[in-house]
Amino acid sequence: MVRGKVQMKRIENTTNRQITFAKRRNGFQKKARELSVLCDAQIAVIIFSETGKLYEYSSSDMQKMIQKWYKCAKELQTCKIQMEDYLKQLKKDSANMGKHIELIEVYKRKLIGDDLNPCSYHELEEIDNQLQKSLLTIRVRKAELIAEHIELLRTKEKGLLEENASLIAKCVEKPWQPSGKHEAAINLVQRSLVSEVGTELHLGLPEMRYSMNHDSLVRFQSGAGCP
Amino acid sequence: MVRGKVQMKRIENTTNRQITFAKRRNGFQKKARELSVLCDAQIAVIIFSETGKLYEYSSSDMQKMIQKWYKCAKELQTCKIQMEDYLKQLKKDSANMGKHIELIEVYKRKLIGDDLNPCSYHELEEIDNQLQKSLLTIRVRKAELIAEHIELLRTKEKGLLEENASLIAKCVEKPWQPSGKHEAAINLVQRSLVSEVGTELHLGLPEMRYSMNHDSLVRFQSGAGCP
DNA sequence: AACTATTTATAAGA
DNA sequence: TTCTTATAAATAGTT
Repeated sequence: MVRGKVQMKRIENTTNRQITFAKRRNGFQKKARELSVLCDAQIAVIIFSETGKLYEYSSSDMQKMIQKWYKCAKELQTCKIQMEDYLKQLKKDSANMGKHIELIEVYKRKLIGDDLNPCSYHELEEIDNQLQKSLLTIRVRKAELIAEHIELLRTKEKGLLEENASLIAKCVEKPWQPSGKHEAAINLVQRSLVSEVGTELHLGLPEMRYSMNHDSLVRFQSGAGCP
Repeated sequence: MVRGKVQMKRIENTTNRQITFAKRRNGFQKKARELSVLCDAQIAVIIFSETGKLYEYSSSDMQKMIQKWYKCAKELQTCKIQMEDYLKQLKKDSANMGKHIELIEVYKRKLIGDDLNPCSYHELEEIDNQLQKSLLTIRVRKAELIAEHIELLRTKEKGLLEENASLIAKCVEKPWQPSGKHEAAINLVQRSLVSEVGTELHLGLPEMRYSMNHDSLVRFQSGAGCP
């Protein structure tokens, strides 16, 4: 029996509290149903017990109720709109990128010479011109690189010549005989230089012939020490 | 005074319904508060009146309650996860596409002959080879197109020859003199054919020389009627 | 909005 | 647990 008014504060006794929770929860849900039916209203109730268990009631679909609530909560709607805009933007970007890739791919394929059948003669002519132009540019650049490399080799050669001269000068003061070890090292350097030059030249262009002056190398090699 | 039980159905009288709504709504909210306080529970209530007006109560932040509800509603969480996954995927795709575009662009630029400076000699050599290959493919295709066109022109020529022969046959029966109008028409056809062939050939390849047999045209032109 | 006869909800006991 | 019951609380209809 109810003795006096209930104190409007947390029920300390755990069992009582749980019992009351169950009873009032049922009563509450009944009230919700009644309110919904009698007054033609939509009602959603979410209850979490102190232990975190979910109890819910909704006169219609809970998710729809929540969405409707979000629509009414304007500051939150803004967030939602921003999210949607962002998504839309991403999708649009994605589609555009796809188109972009497609275009570039098609052009690339044409440049590579695949998929030429749908091209008109005029188009082929344009690609042909483009390729010729590209080839020209490429070869100019190749020539530049070769020239740079030659310059580098010349610098190296000059350095070696100077070193050679100074060695000769020293040998005049104190004659020197190369040991087997020295000769091997000299051969190694020489071979590496020759092969470097050779590689560059054999990659070169037919119209670009470069004949290197090997005198210094020959001198270095045949000198076999000092005169 | 309450006379008998209330029928658990919509109150038809609008005024009564609205009054009851207001009263029971207050009672309901009071119950919610009590349940929340007495039993240490979290409660959220969303009510939409029949006119769509929102009434809400929440023992704590409504949004947090809703988020908590979403976490508990597993099938909905799945939806959320899918959404997040989708977004992640979109972002990833976007990034990948960006990289893809960048790669293709760089390669395309190289094929076109822009931006060659960062290329090694070896790379230039590869592009050079690619361009040569492309050029070859393009020219093969061009040759094909030209051959097709020539075939077409030959067919046209044949048709004209036959027509010519039949006209001659007719003229033998009944001699015919071309009027100024006819001659103009004939000249027009002839010029157009010659210019068509000329255009194709001047676009053609140096190694592809095609000399057309103009006899029929000449005959058509110089025939000046029937023998 | 206030009243009140009644119903309804429910705390505590069985 | 569930049922019972005394009592508090809610509220329909009225003023």
